[in-house]
Amino acid sequence: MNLQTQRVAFDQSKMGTPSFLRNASSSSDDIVETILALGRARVIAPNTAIHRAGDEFRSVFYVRSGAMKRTLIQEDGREQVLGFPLHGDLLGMESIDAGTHSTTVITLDMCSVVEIPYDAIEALAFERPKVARFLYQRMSAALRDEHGWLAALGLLNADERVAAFLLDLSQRFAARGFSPTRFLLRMTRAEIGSFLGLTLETVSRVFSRLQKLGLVNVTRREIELVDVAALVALAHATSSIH
Amino acid sequence: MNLQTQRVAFDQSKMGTPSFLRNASSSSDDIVETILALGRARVIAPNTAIHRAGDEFRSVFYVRSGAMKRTLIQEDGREQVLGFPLHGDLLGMESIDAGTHSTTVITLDMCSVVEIPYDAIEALAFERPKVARFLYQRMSAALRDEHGWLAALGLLNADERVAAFLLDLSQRFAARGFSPTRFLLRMTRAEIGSFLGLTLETVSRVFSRLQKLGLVNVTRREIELVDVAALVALAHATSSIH
DNA sequence: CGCTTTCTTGAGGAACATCAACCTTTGTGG
DNA sequence: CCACAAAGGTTGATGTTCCTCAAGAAAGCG
Repeated sequence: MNLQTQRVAFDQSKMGTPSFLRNASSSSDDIVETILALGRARVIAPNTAIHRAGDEFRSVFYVRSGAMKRTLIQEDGREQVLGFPLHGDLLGMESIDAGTHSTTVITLDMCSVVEIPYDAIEALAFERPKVARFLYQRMSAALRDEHGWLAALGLLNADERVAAFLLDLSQRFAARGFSPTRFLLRMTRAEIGSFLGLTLETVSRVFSRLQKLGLVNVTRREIELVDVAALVALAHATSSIH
Repeated sequence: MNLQTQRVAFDQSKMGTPSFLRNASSSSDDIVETILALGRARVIAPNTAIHRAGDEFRSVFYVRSGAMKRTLIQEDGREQVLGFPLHGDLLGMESIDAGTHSTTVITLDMCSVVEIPYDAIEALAFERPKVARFLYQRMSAALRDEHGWLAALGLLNADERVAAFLLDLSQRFAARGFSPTRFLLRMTRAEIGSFLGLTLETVSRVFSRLQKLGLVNVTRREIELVDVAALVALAHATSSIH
């Protein structure tokens, strides 16, 4: 396979209707549409803040398309990446009762985002049980996600963390109708490392190691998962540590 | 100070009305009472599961008193501690849309817990905006908490993590009307280590180190924070790592 | 086309895990 | 009441993983 076809393959054009809209429980796409009617889509350039820690909390944001990083920025400027929201995700829910946003979300590529005034979405939730339930479900799922990553940081070594990271991206792309085995990493090694509690050098070395083992093919941001079963085994490994 | 007075001091008798009830925003104690009316208190022995991963999700649980650990248990039996709920906390919110509980919560001492059918609390939330808002706030705060610990695991070394852990407990005890500087650790070194991504030996060594530095006094489960300012400096330290 | 950013790879060192021994406390049954 | 076992905790010696520092290559960008 030459570079040209790779380029095309990595275009990530949709493979039919995104399953996260098709299969969503209790027709949550209707609810999403209802909620989105409360705001207006905005296109945002790469490397731009959607909201910053300290900003007054007035809205949540629905990601229509694109990829971003959610971060916590310390006083001294160090940044901790907390996750990589993709399209279909809802941003800002961790700050509902805080008055100000507690995290900073930065776009990694060109994004389309709908800003939804929180007052409006709350008022709608008071009227429509389905909207309220939608919010509960989203926040509940977000909590489960965080639990999963806390466990990963506690139980897994470097190789296993990277495997888990790749599989998580793979599943999320699949749920959105993209290829689960070939995709672009929109984030740098440093950002992956921050998220996984590793240094960028370690991430780079793990990628090389996984490639030598025939589990993946990595060329800069382009990645192909070659042996998903082996990656799963790695990520769920009874690690030597602990 | 002899052992006898220590024993008394560590009794953790309340210092007036718990501030988490007094100062709660928008009189959330009313709301708590309303919600608690949906269930009945139950006393649970130490080392007992309140709910287990895989259990059908039917209820959330309000902790009336006691301490517990929230864990994720892997197929191979390894346990990852995700947190230590105390009285006033609400359990099970991460499983609302999952059908089954995703975590296992085990009591660390004698606990009093109110089981609240989720259907009932949801129905009440549909009727009363304040209840719905209470749930949003609790889940939002829980998400922020998890973010904080994710950042701690990513940015802090062993000493700093333990300092952050002690300060977190201190603040939570203070918010509940207990002494912020003298309290009992209801969990083992192994459980602390699991939570912080360290081994029990490392936790033990860090306690010894902090004691030598005059920041704390530790005797088995009894702990006194001697130099809170220094602990804060440690926990917020510009760690050498990363 | 120079400049910056990102990535890769190597060499060496530090932090923490592992393995092991021992101590203390608590609980149990004779 | 004591003997014993089990669980939890401390400390030391050693090992391994991953971090740090460094250099160079490749890609992106004005």
